[in-house]
Amino acid sequence: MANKITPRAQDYSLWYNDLVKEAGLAEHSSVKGCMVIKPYGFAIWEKMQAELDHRFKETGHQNAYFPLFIPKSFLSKEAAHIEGFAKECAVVTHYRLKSDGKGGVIVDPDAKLEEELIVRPTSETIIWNTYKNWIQSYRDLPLLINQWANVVRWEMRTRLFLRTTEFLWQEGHTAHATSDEAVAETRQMLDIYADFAENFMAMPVVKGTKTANERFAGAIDTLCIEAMMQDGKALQAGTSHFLGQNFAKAFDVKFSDKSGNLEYVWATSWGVSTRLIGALIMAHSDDDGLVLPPSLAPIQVIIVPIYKQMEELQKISDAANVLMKELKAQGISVKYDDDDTKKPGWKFAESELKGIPLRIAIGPRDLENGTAEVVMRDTKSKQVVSFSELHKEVPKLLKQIQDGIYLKALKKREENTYYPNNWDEFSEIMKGEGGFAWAHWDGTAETELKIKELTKATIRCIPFDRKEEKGQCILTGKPSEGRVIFAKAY
RNA sequence: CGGGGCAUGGCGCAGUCCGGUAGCGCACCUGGUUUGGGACCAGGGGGCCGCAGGUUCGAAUCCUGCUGCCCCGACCA
Repeated sequence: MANKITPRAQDYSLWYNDLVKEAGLAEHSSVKGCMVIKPYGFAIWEKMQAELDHRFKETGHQNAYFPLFIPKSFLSKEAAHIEGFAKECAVVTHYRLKSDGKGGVIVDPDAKLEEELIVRPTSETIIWNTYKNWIQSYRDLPLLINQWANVVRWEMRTRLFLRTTEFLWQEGHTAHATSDEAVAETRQMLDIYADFAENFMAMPVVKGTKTANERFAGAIDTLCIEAMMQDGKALQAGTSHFLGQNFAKAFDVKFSDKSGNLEYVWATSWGVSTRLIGALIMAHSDDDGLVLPPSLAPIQVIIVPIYKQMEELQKISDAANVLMKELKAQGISVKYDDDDTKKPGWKFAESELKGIPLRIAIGPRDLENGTAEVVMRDTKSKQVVSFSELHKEVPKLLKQIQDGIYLKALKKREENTYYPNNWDEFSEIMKGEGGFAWAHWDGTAETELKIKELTKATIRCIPFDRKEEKGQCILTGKPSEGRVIFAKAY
């Protein structure tokens, strides 16, 4: 089999790039740092969107859309926020081009904007500027809005899906009458992300709180879900922020409570991005191609006919059509690949590359025996199933794959999770394959930065479910109340 | 912002050192044989060699300048 994909063991990072390209998920555009998301990759994103959007609506959120451009002055209203984003903003300074007289165009110096516009790196400022007009009374609260949008962050170093200059995401922005309610919203949305990651992406995650160093610019508290990739590195898969009254104060958003007192509102924001596609790839895929969870696979089942004469193909097609009808009736997406210009072997390899969970081959032997060959993408296991059982067997096998890849990822994470008690143990872990190191930390930003400098590992989160446990910081030996998760991260 | 690499048919590359009719694989088109793990034969179409100058009888190749993208590091979701 001609493999176009670099094996993981040889070069993990090259494997990832090859996979994204060869599976047809995305490619580099001619714009530096920006990608073209191709139809197959976008189909996965659409499935993610559909599921998340459904969950947002179920919890009372509505979609809206805010401008791509943000007046420069808005960004500077919240001090921590501008501090965090200033270094990576694209700025629009002019609104017109003109001919350079040599067949090209130049920026027209006479068309300078009075106030420069920032291409949104996130939308808190424009949204809170708007919320000021939407919120007067406690009756206007809570305000629960989400938007699906693109944002731009001018990163120095980019990678397809994981970090691109422009990316797609959703950002929720909510306003509440009380702190407690906003805190509960922050946690609710994180739980939705975690549930989505585990049950749809089949990717186990740890829920926790970010340290001050890793916190969102302008937040009081940042919650996150962290997943472990196959190379042992951590990837932040979603964040949910409790913003306190920071943006309400910056944009003067007040409401009158029941007793007529004017109060600042309490805010949250939360988001996941196309980065999730990168996470999905690195969580499950192998050297032959993508491995997709059935719940996110654009095509869940592919049927490949094997035939010599056209009459044979006709008989197989008749059988395949019956099966397709039965599967589609159960909401299963199925493709019948009767393209005569490709051989079965080519189709097999291609379906593996694309991560199609189940492949059903029907040939002359099967017609005779009333069977089909069913192959599971994750384990490559083959079995012969009687034709009359297929419509019952397929959903079972899809479920089995969904559960199987989750458990495999969980096992991988457990095997690469350590509990070092001193610096030697800790640094040894970070020198090797990596993984999650649950370790004691003295709680200071200085220590965290020092550890990062020494090992490149950062604190991914302070996990919600950690035990109360007295210990000593692995670097300074100072007292600690519980372990935090260190890892090298994407 | 440093370090490296690349730019030649749709894609991947050779050719550049040593200047002399632009080539290979894949893909594509036509016909035939094939089809249970990336088929084969025959024929065919397609290229401002990244851009701009220069040297030369002659430049993909030598010289000068520019541009773009990718990879590796420091910042970040």
